[in-house]
Amino acid sequence: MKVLIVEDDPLHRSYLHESVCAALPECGTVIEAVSGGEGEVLAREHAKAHIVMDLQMQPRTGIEAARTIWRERPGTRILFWSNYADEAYVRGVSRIVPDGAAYGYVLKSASEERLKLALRSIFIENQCVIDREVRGTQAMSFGQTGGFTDAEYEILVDIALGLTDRAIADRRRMSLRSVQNRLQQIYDKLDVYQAATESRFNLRARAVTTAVLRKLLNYGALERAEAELQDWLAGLGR
Amino acid sequence: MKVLIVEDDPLHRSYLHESVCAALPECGTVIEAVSGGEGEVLAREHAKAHIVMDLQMQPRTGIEAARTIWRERPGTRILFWSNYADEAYVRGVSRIVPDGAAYGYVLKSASEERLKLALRSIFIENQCVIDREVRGTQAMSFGQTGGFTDAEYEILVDIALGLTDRAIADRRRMSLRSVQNRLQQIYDKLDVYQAATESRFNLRARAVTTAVLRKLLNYGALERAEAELQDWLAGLGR
DNA sequence: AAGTTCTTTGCGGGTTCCCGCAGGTTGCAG
DNA sequence: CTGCAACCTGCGGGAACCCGCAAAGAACTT
Repeated sequence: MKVLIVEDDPLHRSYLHESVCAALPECGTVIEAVSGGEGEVLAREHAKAHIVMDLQMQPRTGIEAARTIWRERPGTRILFWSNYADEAYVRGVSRIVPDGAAYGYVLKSASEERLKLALRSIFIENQCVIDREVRGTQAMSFGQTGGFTDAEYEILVDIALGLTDRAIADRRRMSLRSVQNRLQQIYDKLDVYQAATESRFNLRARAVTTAVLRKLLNYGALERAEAELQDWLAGLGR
Repeated sequence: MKVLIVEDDPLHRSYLHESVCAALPECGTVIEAVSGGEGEVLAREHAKAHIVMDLQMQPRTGIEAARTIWRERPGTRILFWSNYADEAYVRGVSRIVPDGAAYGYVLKSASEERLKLALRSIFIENQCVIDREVRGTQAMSFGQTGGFTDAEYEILVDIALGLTDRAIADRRRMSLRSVQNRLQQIYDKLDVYQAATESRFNLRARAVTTAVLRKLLNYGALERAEAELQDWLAGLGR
């Protein structure tokens, strides 16, 4: 068995290396990559390797790396190892995981014991392992309580990118008024009306910050969305 | 000599501990705090300790901790040890450093050698040490090239918070038109006009994302600004 | 003191946003 | 078929935004 570690922080990398060796004595080789890009290359070379992946890396994030890896080889087992359980990350991951693929999501704050258990569960038993806190935000996002539909989330990202209602309507193939309806739902769910009584707030801008503060959006999500937006804009010119 | 380490990641904490002991043999005691809040308490107890501080911590960030520590004891020497050189962080730090205080800013990606050197320079020689890359973003922000005035930055934060032009004018004690002038400068410096030819972008929202993508703003900065905003709002009600 | 430059403020207009209202779908249960 | 509910859509208006124009003030030079 081979394991590929993708992690930019050297301390965490060597910690992972040790944990993998300890948890999986049957593991012959451990390979290390220090960035998302290098991780993709090494994953291509070592086609049978299981992967442990950090999420926040510069410049190529773990989500992007995982997407291209899964595109080439959907069965790959990946354990994500991240600092945070932000909804933006969780959404980002569950958006790209192929049907039936085994993956895991463990927080860096978890005990070494839990990490080892997750390693064995995924790489040997081939079953999904999601940390409790991550499950929490996952449930939050699919449940009713302030949960966002995918459609709503899409629009939320669009206004975060700074698109006008008109542009969103064009992009998402809907009428102007429908976009605005969605916006009202979003404003509602984000509780933007509460302090807006004195008209101190610009609802649109306020919604974005509220989303950021609630960790629905973060830098990585914005970066990805911006890239997609640029693609779309380029496609329009043609 | 006493050194207080404030860092939430256990791996980085023990790495720091070792580095401090190695770089400063004259250091008798090393104390550890695992959060910003605990750091403040321990700094109060050990009044003569020098401090090594991580910036991004939850829930109380290093910047907040440093501010209260410096408020109580402005001469304290603090070495900030951070993952990133985002302008938002650099601005945050230089905003709170008291006149004449010795401090440092070293990236976690720096070599152990550089870290040790910084430790000795600050805690023994009492001189400031700022990493090269950090200096870079510092120069960027004070120089001409897309550099932001403090006044402009203030307004940028205000629109990021979702305030109305009117509300910003009230808060910053200026006329409506002046706020809008500032906004135009901001739009200009952020190059928001480039793709806005087709009126696809809402300048206000676009400016905020651009700022985030350029790392002028980040989660921590927004969080701090939001807290200040709530204070202001509360003060208004009275 | 007169001139130059920079900032601040007011006015007016065109545009976008925010949203209530009302009519048009689609789908599903009785 | 008839309700009912949930969605999408167009219209209209008030508010907020974006910004060109021009006058008034502040700071600094010569």
